[in-house]
Amino acid sequence: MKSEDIAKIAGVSRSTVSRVINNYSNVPEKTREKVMRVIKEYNYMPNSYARTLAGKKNNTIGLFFIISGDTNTDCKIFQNDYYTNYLDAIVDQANGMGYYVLVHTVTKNDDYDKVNQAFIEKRIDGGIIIGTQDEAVETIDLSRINSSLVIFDLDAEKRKYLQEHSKSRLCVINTLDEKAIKTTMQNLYDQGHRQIGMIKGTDYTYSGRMRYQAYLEMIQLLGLEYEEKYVIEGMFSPKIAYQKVNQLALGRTLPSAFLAGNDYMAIAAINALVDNGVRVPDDVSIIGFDNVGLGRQITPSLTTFNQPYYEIGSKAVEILDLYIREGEAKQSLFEYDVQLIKRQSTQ
Amino acid sequence: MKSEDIAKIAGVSRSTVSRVINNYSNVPEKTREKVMRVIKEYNYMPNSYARTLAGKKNNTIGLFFIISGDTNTDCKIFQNDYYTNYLDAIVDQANGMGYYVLVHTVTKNDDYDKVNQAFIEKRIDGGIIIGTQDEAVETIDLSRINSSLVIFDLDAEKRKYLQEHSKSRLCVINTLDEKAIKTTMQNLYDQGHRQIGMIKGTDYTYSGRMRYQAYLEMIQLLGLEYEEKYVIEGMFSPKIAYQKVNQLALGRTLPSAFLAGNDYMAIAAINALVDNGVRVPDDVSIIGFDNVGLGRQITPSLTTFNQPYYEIGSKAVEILDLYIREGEAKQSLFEYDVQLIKRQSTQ
DNA sequence: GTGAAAGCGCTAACAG
DNA sequence: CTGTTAGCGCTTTCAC
Repeated sequence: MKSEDIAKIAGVSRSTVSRVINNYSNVPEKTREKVMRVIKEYNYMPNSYARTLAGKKNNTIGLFFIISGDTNTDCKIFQNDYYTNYLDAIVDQANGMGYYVLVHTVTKNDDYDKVNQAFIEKRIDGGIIIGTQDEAVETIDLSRINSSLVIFDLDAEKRKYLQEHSKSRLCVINTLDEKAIKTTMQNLYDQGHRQIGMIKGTDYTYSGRMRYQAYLEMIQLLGLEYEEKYVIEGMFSPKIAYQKVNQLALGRTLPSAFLAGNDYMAIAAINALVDNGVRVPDDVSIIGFDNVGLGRQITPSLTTFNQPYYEIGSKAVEILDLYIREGEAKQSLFEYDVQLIKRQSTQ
Repeated sequence: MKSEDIAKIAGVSRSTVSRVINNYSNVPEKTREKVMRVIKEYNYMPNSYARTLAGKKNNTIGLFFIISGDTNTDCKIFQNDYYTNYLDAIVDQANGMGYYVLVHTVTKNDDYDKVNQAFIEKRIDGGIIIGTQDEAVETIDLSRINSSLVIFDLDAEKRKYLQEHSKSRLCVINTLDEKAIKTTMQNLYDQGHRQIGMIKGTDYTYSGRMRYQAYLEMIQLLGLEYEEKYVIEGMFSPKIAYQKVNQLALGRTLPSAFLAGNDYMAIAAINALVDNGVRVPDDVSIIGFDNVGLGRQITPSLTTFNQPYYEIGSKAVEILDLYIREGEAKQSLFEYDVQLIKRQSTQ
């Protein structure tokens, strides 16, 4: 069933059918009704590929989750609440606005090709990139893409570079982790903590770097000693975090508090400590990042920073929609506060 | 950049470029190389819409999660491990086989239109439907769709109806819950349990009905008394399950074991019991369904049935791929055993 | 082996 | 208001 068939049956031309489908004003109510009746009767829907080829938007956005370079080997991206919180928000918002969502995961370097391809083949009107690794910007060669883009977690330097060198409408959404970490460390200090350690993420993401930087700066600002043994390279991996914290705990030299680069490492740290008879929070306080569901369920429950997931996800889609429809980048950077959720793992 | 440009630069015709792109054999190595060089240099990729319109597959499958009719109001579909386990498996497998995945959620009746549309507009080569509610079969009017379909959790009657009335290649994948429940109830009986209750899901899904049916049959087979007060309408909702189990626990008349229609209800039941000073498993044993991650983390950890998520998800994509490429349905029904994971919530 | 030409189903500019 | 016509970028006969 194609528009020509509908046209024939309704006794009009293809153009008129097209006009009805696209809700053009210059078609009289009577004709519109006549055509609509036939469309309804035959359950006709225009072929999306023909429409797009003829110049329409395709109402599809790409949602790319990058986890390449990470140590997560088992491809279980969506067991991670950080990703699924955004997935929920974005799919919900996008579907609500009439967009289809192409979900793609990048777990190894070759996968970047497919992301690139999705844009160049014009499969999508625009894309959202989550879990941005530094390599992504270059490997996908985002500067070459001419589309609409929302990127989560990108530093100012790369953002400016892209905004200057790319033909794309580009928006970056970041969270203000630095501010949150500094305030929180000040609080820890005020409550008597003098040895604050950090379980780091990787340096391949902006937030990974930024969280560590904020930590370093605050250590200095508070006049505390930087203790290398209390800075643990957790690589955003719970397994690695467990091992290293376990090792440290065996030696019985522990800081009075740990900041972790994300919740899953923080939870692993709690487990490692408890397994060694260290009490949390009595001996060591733990603070995570991202507010994953599990943190609420464990004992002691995890103090952490919550991101406004739904708000950010919705905003991303709204911005993308604006870019797609208007073809113009109104604003290029959004920053959101994260909020400390105080639970049992700190004192 | 389009194929004509490439052709011009390489000094050949569009047809030849097309032949190179599609790996046709009747083009000499020299020409192929020449064209490929230009393609590489300009990073050309054929417009997917033009290709599809000209008769090629579009290498996109639809993945539809249905949750409509459920009591989950907050649209957080992907906080449910049942869905994300399949999402992980399917996206991973599909991406690995070169497919893009259109993820769509159905949370209210209107959303079905979009599912329908995705097929009729030919946006996808085929689709997988997860969380199948009975209404879906009729509302989407799957019998009218001419595509390739894999449907999870569909009863024999609807399957046969669709296979007879639809032009689609259709495959149904189910789990053999009945068998698992019966074996497990026999075990409970052997261990002395005489009052076994059930926290039901809804009757709108095949597995919801089947799990309850298996329970009923086994009650009879074991010569136990059917006790209405021990059959709780949990509707797959943790909140409702909590409320109702809580109410029952207040009355202090409890069965010695509860089977639950899924893990989240089982966990809610444990919480309700514990909150009332009932010991799990000493006073009441609890068995869940689906093996969600949280069940392993809580205390007492949850005894449950595990589905072979990755295996099923991969199979779904493989079948779909076969249908799409071969255009022929080789097999129409797959059934998988679920496996009891014995943990602390039973004795 | 390769190019010319038709056609996939739709939109849009142009007449009328 | 509405039909005719010319593309959109690709694949695929069909000649040569």
